[in-house]
Amino acid sequence: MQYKQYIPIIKALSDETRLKIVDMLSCGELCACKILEAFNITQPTLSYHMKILTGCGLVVGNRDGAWMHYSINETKSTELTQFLSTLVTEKSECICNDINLQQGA
Amino acid sequence: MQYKQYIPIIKALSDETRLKIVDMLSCGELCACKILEAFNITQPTLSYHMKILTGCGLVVGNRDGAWMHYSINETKSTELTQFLSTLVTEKSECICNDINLQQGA
DNA sequence: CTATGATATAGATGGATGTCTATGTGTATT
DNA sequence: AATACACATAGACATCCATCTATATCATAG
Repeated sequence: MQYKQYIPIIKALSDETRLKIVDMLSCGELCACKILEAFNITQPTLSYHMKILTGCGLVVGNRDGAWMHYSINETKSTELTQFLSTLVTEKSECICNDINLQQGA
Repeated sequence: MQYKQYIPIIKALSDETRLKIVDMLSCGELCACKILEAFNITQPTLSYHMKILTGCGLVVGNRDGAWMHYSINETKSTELTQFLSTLVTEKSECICNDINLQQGA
């Protein structure tokens, strides 16, 4: 199992602005201008955040004329939550089974 | 609902080393020295990472004489995965219901 | 009580991150 | 085609982050 592939998504969600954007998008598709209204940031800053969210695959952008419509990539988001659940859940074998782990000091 | 309280946990998981540590701990309690063996980092660097993981509440440290035993805080980890699932799942109302979101441009 | 081993803290440092202003690109309206 | 609007890119900048070396703290063994 690969950790690295999830790092960019987790990193994307580790910023409060982007976490809020993802929540907003979970209510349905939104254009950039609508998202921008909800924050006290400049338009280029939002563009930067959207690039990170789409770059990791968690969010998809669709151009509609002059507007960009953003929505959540359900496949990716499900993949992430399942990965984290598995990772964090008590289990007998680590995902990183290449590392030798003997209990105790 | 508060976003801010989850940011430190998500940020803690956004680093590859720490993500691996959490996975290792999901197999059971480990002492710092055992965790250290699995990485090519110095002891102070591991100490720094453990401080971040315990600081956000995701990991608990228990001193046993000279050794520190670390384990996952199941309550926190469950809280996180549930938060993320809810956040990311398609829904009619955002968690951030203080923001007015009308569909369309 | 001294020496050794396990972990934490302090300080330094290079690189990443989030923000801004200024400007470019592309679409739609008139 | 000229203007206005939506969004992206470039460059600058302050701050944060992960890492190191050096040193401190604390517990255990002789």
